[in-house]
Amino acid sequence: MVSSYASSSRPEAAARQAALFQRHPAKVGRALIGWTLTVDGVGGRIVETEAYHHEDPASHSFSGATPRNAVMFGPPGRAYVYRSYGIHWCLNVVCGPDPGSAVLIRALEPTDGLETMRERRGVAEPRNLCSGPGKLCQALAITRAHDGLPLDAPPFELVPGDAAGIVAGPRIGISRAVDLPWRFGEAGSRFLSRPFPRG
DNA sequence: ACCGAGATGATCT
DNA sequence: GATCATCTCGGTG
Repeated sequence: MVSSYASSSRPEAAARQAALFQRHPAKVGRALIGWTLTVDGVGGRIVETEAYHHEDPASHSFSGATPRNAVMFGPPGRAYVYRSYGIHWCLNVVCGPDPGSAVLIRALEPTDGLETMRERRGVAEPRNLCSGPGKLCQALAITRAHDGLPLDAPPFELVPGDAAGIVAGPRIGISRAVDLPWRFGEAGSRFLSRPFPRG
């Protein structure tokens, strides 16, 4: 079969991502801070994530596979998108090797397509465009249509990057396993959904 | 700054 | 009928 890669860097990036996602979601969530995520060229640097594991009572996968969370039990590196509170969408990256693990993308530092994001969100300040899982899905126009799509192929693009420092703390908006420190963020970022405790 | 409430629909008991 | 991996707005200090 003839290769049709337009860029020699794409196979390298795909291989690096495949290796990254084959780990415990807490490691993946930490490692993803500083990477850049875009959809059709609109997006920014990942500055906040949360990990969910199939043995974690707060995870959608805790009680087994259902139609909603089916993608969580499939191959790593795909998008798991679900509706939150009947209004918003939330984006996860499926992890392996254990089935039923994922990392919730909670906030981006907007870098690409600012004007498009402003129109979609109806707000102007960069700080308010992607500072939450529902906000960033609105800004990037992520919906159920993206559920199950691989993140290393269009319309998604995931580019490796680094963070100056990483902070961790308890996850937000859950009622079970509230003490697990599986929320990760870039230290000092002004684009978080909320500050981290004591730091 | 902090707090409460409403929006709105899929999922689960 | 209750529970959400949320956001926005309006009230109060």
